[in-house]
Amino acid sequence: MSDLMSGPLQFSVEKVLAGEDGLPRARAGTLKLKGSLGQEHTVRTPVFMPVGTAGTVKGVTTGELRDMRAQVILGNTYHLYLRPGHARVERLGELHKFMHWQGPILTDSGGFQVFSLAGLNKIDDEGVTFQSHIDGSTHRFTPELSMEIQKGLGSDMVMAFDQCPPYPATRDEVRAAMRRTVSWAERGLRVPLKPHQARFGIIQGGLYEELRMQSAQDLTSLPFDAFAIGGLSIGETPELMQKMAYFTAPLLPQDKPRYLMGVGRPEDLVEGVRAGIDMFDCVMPTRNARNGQLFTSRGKVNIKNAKYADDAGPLDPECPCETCTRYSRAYLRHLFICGELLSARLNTVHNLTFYIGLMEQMRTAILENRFDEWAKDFYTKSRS
RNA sequence: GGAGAGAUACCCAAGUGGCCAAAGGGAUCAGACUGUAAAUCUGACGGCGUUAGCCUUCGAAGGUUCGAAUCCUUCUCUCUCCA
Repeated sequence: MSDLMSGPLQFSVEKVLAGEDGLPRARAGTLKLKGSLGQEHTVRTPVFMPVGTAGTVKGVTTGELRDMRAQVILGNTYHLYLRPGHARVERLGELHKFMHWQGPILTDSGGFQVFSLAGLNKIDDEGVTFQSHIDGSTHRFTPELSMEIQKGLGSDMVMAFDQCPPYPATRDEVRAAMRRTVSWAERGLRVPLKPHQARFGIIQGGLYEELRMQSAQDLTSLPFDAFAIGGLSIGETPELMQKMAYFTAPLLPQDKPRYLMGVGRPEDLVEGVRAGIDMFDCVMPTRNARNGQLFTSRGKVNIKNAKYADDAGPLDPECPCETCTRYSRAYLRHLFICGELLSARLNTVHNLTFYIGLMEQMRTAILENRFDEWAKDFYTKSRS
């Protein structure tokens, strides 16, 4: 059966639940990827994908990622192009071998850096000229080059090179970025990739519903393997973000994966799944871990708070991770306060374990047709 | 015994007549972080008050002055060098 895979990506929906609006919403699925070495990857959705910008999920090894059942990790075109260079990564056996990760890799296109490093960029229809944040040297990205870089990296899922307008932005600005994103998507599609590489189109349109509709219509008419919702969680309120994700998800094909880029907090993941999203990524669990903010089944814990100095209990009594089963809150606080490197590692292991566990719980709840009940329980416990 | 330097807030440390409740750093306390320029950033940090403001504070005591962390006198303590 797997031998019959024609394209690089196959997605099958195992279960869909109707939302309050009667539309098909929360769903559990299976995503199969061809894999670069002849091995097939299976990804169970909904899934959270840890971010590994520079070819590493900061603070943890790929062995630890495997142990916490991470299924997919991200890499970044912009960062890996600047350092160590995609050609070098390719020579060294592509990103999987380079970073010793056997599972699927999704690479972002560099489009987000066009937005987040805006002060260093000049955008035109052809592409983006930017200065390296590392040494100030000038470079130019086009949709074609972004594809070439991702091809060299050998990732399994390749993101279209998009333009993510800032927030707030006027309707005209967002419309222009949206149109450019479609044109860039078309150009990217003309660049051949490796046979195992699946392509994701990115919906833009900011917080304007008619632009989201237009963007979805334009992009879903193109031969992408999956679709992402971009341009959210860039400064708008979480409520607006959730609302727009809820609006946009049903505009995407039922039979292809939906990826909400850059999201988010645990509650954003719950609401994203409720909206019908299959894939998420976010720096929050890893970055916040390094900054001492930990996510638990009972809500957020700022481990540096003085109230944990004598707390001999586990960080999250419900969590099976190394951090929670072996160490006390008092010890974790001590490590953080001392700036010990182990603090970052243990905190990252926990936060990612929590995020991944959250997704697994949601998947099970969907398959067992009790997602709403589960979500209610999640919110109740988070506030305790 | 002689000569010199110094004592500033929890710690280190600027400040040498008014713009000083007193720079800066650390520590401490709290918050933020959403396709990673982030092991980062922000705020609080003598007391009371929401604000205006009031009170207490630059080793101690006294003095000069409209006004003193800052000038003078004495005292206490610390450090360095010489015997």
